[in-house]
Amino acid sequence: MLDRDVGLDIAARLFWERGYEGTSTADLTKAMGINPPTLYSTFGSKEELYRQALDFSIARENSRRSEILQSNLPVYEALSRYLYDIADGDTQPDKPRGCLVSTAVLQHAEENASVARMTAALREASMQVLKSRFDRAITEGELPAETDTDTLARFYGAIIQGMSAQACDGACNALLKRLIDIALTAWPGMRQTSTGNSD
Amino acid sequence: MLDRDVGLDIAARLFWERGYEGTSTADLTKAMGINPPTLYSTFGSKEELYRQALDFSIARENSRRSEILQSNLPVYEALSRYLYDIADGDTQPDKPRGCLVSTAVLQHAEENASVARMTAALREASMQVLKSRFDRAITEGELPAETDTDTLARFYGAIIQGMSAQACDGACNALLKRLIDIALTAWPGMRQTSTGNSD
DNA sequence: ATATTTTAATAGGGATCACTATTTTAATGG
DNA sequence: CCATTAAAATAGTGATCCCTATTAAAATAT
Repeated sequence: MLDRDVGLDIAARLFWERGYEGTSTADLTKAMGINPPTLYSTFGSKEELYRQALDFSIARENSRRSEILQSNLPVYEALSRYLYDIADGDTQPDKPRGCLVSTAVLQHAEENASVARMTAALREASMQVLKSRFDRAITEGELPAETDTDTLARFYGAIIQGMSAQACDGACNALLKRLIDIALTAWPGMRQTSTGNSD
Repeated sequence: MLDRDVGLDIAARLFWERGYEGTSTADLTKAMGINPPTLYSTFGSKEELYRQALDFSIARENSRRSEILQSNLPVYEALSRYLYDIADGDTQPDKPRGCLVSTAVLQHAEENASVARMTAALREASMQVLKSRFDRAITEGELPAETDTDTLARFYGAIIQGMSAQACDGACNALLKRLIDIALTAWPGMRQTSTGNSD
């Protein structure tokens, strides 16, 4: 039998490219070079394998991204680098496009509702991480105390999800970063409010 | 046999809720109250039915949304109302969550690549509509001539896709609109540029 | 070397996939 | 009323779905 982590890496990549519903257990066993019974004795089920593959992939990326976000950099700078890192992840040369989690299992068959709840929870958790960083920025005087950090986190979460969708559709790295640059102009206090019309 | 438009409406709703890969022809025939041969004689194939159902649904929404966007309102106001209308569409009480098109067929099995190309083309087209409206705003003096309207359109496209994803995950209408309000602060000339740090 | 346990491979189970050939029913025409 | 055409239903195509019972091979133990 193959190494467990190698198997999870192969599975994560297949799920990343084809989604949960678009990846069959036959695809998985073939790519791993194992027989079906080995998959089930090692990982339990397709859903359990998906769960483990997501955890495995997230754990690998989380250390770097968490370091970026929780560093001593000003929050605006940390957020910028965090988003840029995600844009890079969405457009790696020899990897599937987009993000494994951001746009996974949105529309789905009812039988896969529990899988959808899992990916939704992962997305919610990553937005809560953003919100926590923004809350810290308030205590450190980098953001006004009245800032709606929850909505602000969901706004950048939407950007992350939109980038993943557009990367799946073929968007290049530079485009995603231009898009981030616009999103960053929505940062509170970045600019002084005016009427909204330029004429 | 049932009315063709009624069938397309039923199909669109199923595809909306479950996605292309998550909806079976058995689901479709059962929901329409027809037999499999009727589905194939009327619509050709599952993929062709999907295509027709998307066209049907889009045509119905497009008249209203196009009217909002192409009205004589200031472009900022038109964009605001356009995005709010989409947020309403993402969170209708007795309809599936999110947008039928915005987050459809992103990750997919290779056998469904042509379906993914179709939905990607629809998303691209809707962003080009936004870009055209922004280009018009330049000619009418509402936006600086040097505005990168393409990226600006893709930025709001990302917001639309992010809203759809979050609506699928359960986000309420008010949250999506707060999110839009933040996205609108990124509108060019909305505020005067400053350093980026509030301290 | 034989017996026992562990591991891997084959083979297949029951269900569902998208899709059709065939039969049955219904409608139309003389 | 019967013949012919058109519509709808049944039934079933081979393929694939996720998952497992069973068999074959390999490793360990006596």
